Amino acid sequence: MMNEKTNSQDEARGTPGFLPLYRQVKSLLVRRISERFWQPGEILPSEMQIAAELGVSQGTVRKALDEMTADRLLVRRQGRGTFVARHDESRILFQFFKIVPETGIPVFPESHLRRVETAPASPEEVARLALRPGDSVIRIARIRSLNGRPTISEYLALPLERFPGLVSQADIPNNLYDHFASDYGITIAGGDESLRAMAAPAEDAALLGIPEGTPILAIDRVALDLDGKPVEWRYSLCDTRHCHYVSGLR
Amino acid sequence: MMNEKTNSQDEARGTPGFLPLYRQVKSLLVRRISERFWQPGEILPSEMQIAAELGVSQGTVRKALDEMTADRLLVRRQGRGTFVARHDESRILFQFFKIVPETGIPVFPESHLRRVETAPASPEEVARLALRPGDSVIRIARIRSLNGRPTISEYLALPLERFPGLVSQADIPNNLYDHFASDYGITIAGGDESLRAMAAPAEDAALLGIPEGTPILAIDRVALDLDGKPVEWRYSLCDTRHCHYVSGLR
DNA sequence: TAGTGGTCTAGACCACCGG
DNA sequence: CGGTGGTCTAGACCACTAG
Repeated sequence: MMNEKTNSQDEARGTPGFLPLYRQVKSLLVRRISERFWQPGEILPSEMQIAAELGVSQGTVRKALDEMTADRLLVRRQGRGTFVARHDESRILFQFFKIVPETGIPVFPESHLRRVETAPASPEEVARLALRPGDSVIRIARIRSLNGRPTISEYLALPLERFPGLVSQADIPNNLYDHFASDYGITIAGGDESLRAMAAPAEDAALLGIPEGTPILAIDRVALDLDGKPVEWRYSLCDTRHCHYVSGLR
Repeated sequence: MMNEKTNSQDEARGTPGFLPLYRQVKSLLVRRISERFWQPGEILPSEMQIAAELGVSQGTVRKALDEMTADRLLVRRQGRGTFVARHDESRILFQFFKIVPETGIPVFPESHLRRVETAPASPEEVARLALRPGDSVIRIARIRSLNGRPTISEYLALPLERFPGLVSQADIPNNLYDHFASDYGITIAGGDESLRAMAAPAEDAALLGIPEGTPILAIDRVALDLDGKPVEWRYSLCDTRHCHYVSGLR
């Protein structure tokens, strides 16, 4: 059982560490997903079964599942069941890829890999990825195209420790977040981006086929896993002459 | 009463126009706010009172209020009550103003008004604001400063019909969305932004004190009211040498 | 102390889905 | 048909706030 009637065995409601029962249920279920007890795409037990297992009511389980659905961790389908969300292209497109071509129709970009290397983390990488000094990172450089047009020059840094064997792979997949989930059990749950305009450096300009100094959009992203720990630092230089970055205010 | 037991007097559940009871309650409450039956900052009746008035259960009212809270339309305070959200600076800062100075500490910008005029809407304004050809708009140009540094050259277009008397006001307030709410009963509920990098035009560059052609961030926003109708078209040219645009991915 | 929102429970009926 | 999630209800106890 998760609990007795009145939270008697837990911290009392007023105390700082208190979590409502449905949050405790949520934490437990999130932990099961992050530890791959349930895989992406897999169906969860029904609300009634989870409730019975944990000794709480169906309504409490429902509230936990509803929050996880809002967090895009789960997908619920009436009449079918509740499933662990996949990192398929449509989800990535909707949640993480905010660059839209002039047509207004979102498309998943193709990638051309330029470099993959392993190196000791720079001070900036240590800071962005919350590493210890001396830790190593995997660095990836690639060019991403929208509808066949080279548009984004992208640089990534990943903690080597969390992605063993990634550098030695024959090809690094285009949909990285799906790969992180399926091969490393790491779910990208969110992130923070900061954007600014700058003049295109010579190297990136050449790669994108634009004059050096052309105004480009620089996107600096740190992606976070289910525990809120930094997993990826991504720096994208984007030629916005034929596309734009969309952001909803709600 | 809102309803009989099984939605018998409404469209059946399977039909296209069907809305669950808590959504009907939400619509009604949103309409009351948009019609200023309840003013910003005002307290709503308690859940039990609303439930009794509408002939539904407290749980149904709660679900409607929870969604409206998630939409930032309401603020709930335990032990006090439920209040209509205000467009105060902290809310604007959090929800609509995504430009953050290098310090990382969000600040509300100061404004220096340049021009206010009334004119027939251009074709682009007609499209962005969903106007009829021949409708008029109010155009505002202003410079916005962050920590005393001129940073944003901003242009706004508003439907004249919805803001009578705005142009003749002695001074147009800095916090426009708060003004829209308090003087015109128009609540800005959300919006869509699209961003790109471009070279600073001569006039804006001069106003911002930067060389012509400097890369700047162009932000194109359409702000929407509670009914999802366009209320404002805003075009901001931002010198991002000392600030950046932040965007959360969740 | 009275009233509010926050949490939790138990049970009911529904639409949707698959076999 | 049986099982799933989606909705709705009724009632309980709690913590927080105001007066």
